[in-house]
Amino acid sequence: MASARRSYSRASEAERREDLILATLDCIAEDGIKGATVRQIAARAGVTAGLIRHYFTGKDQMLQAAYRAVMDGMTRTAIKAAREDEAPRARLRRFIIANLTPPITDSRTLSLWAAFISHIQTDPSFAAIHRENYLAFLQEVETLLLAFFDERGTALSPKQCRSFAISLNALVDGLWLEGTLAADLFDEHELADSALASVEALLRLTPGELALEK
Amino acid sequence: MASARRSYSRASEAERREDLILATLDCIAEDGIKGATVRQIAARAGVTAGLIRHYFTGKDQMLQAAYRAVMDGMTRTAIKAAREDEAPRARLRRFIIANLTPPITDSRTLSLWAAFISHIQTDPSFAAIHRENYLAFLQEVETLLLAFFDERGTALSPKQCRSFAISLNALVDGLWLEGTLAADLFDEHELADSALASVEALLRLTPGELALEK
DNA sequence: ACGGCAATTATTCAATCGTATAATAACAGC
DNA sequence: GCTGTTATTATACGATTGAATAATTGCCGT
Repeated sequence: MASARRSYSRASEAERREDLILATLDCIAEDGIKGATVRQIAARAGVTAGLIRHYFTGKDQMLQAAYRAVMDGMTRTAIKAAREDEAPRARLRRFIIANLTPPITDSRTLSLWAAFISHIQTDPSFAAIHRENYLAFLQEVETLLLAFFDERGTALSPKQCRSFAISLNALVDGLWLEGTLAADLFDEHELADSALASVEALLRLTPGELALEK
Repeated sequence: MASARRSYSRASEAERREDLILATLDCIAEDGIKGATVRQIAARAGVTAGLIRHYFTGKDQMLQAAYRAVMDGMTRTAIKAAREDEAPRARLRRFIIANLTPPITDSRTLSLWAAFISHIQTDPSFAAIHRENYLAFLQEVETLLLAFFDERGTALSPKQCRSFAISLNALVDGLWLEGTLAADLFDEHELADSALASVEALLRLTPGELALEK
């Protein structure tokens, strides 16, 4: 009896790791964290379960890599949207809008974010990843704010800049969370428009100063 | 061989259900959702595992009851803080402060909230519970805002009231989330003070109009 | 073309999960 | 005090989990 084994093809380490992480995210998005079993992930990636432990120390480490991938993707999408413009005002506006329109306001993205958020409390590794991304996001907001107020000719102390950044970040996060959780309650552009108006108020700008085209 | 069984005492249905729910929350707060197994919960409640299915259809239904208990607790704590005062301005202020001080800004509360949030995407029952609480919270904010602007003598259209409520809620939620996740980054009263100043800006009030004692 | 390294598969294992069922002990009503 | 009801325990079951080990197959260097 000759045993019939699956035929397979070898892949580079980077390629396999990415495949496995992508499969992990697919599983989580579909069934939540409970759907992310080594077997289901492997099946989705087109490999067998044992291979996971060849590329990762264990399932936990792979989940951490997946979390990192999700947060990096979100942060980078928003930052890239801001960087595409030259004028500080437009950059700030685009940054806010990007955080409240797809692909960031997206059911799948929220599912992934939500699945990982609870691990922050339990696992220090996840806490570190969160902290890292939160501070990076805050730093980006501060940079955008400094440039904007500089262009506007308004003085902005570092302390107030940081305070603004924290509030702005909280507002955007909150709108993103509730807006995506209850997507059916909001129109297409309602979230982004609401955010722009709110940020104008938050920064004590004149109405329309940020949102309206000049 | 006479079998020696545990001695036990009977309890009323309401009592047992509450014990089981409290035990569930303890388990979740300690080990996350993965620590909430029927055996661990039963052990913590001082009963055996089988009893859970005598009071609940299954583990899922008990988790839903536990989620409802957490959200009710949070909402009620905030609302009660607001209702203790008579003056609309003080009520609004107290409501905001209550949402950004213990026991709402509390590591345990956040753990519980986070553990459940991911279920909203997967399980419609959890989505319904979330929706219910979100709308109740929003309604409370609108009521507080209407009273406040009425006292102030400022006109406030229903549309703008709702818009304010959504933004205010998002801001408070975001500050609560990040502030509790990274509690070590913020001072004792920094969060609440920051929220009050931000809400003043959000509502286009004069600085100190909400926060300062008269 | 071929030998050897290691990427991948196949299989097994012990642990733990939620649930179902039957035995039993506590308590209420009489 | 006895009896019936049922809350509670005890035990068992099948499924599933993450991990460990051994077998094998693809592929690169020569």
